[in-house]
Amino acid sequence: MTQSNLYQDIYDIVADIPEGRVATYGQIAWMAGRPRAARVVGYAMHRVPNGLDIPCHRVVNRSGQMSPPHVFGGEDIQRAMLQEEGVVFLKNGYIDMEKCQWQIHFSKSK
DNA sequence: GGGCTGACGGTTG
DNA sequence: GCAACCGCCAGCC
Repeated sequence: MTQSNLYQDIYDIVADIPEGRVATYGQIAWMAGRPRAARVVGYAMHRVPNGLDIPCHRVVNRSGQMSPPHVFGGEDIQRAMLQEEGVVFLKNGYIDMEKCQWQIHFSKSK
């Protein structure tokens, strides 16, 4: 592919995130073949072309925190959408990564 | 072609 | 346990 298959892969991975689950930038970057390119994943989300079904609200950072309000137009937007999908939030306002992080079949993780 | 930025992550203090 | 800094990778100016 002449285009950056990197982005295409990121979009495909994010679009494959099941409802009620969230994934981290580092995890997506890792799956995309760039374990150190977590920043690129965030950039890809910001550069996502309109028309694609990219649940970018399901993508959060390693701490379980959601993106700044200016991204979706409201600090409660992403949080509300995730709650509507069944994502569990902690009292601190962060996502319960232990329960809602997108778990994949790792070849040799413990 | 070079430098800055950014929706991050990990380590150090 | 929390805050700050450095490091990485790709896109944009």
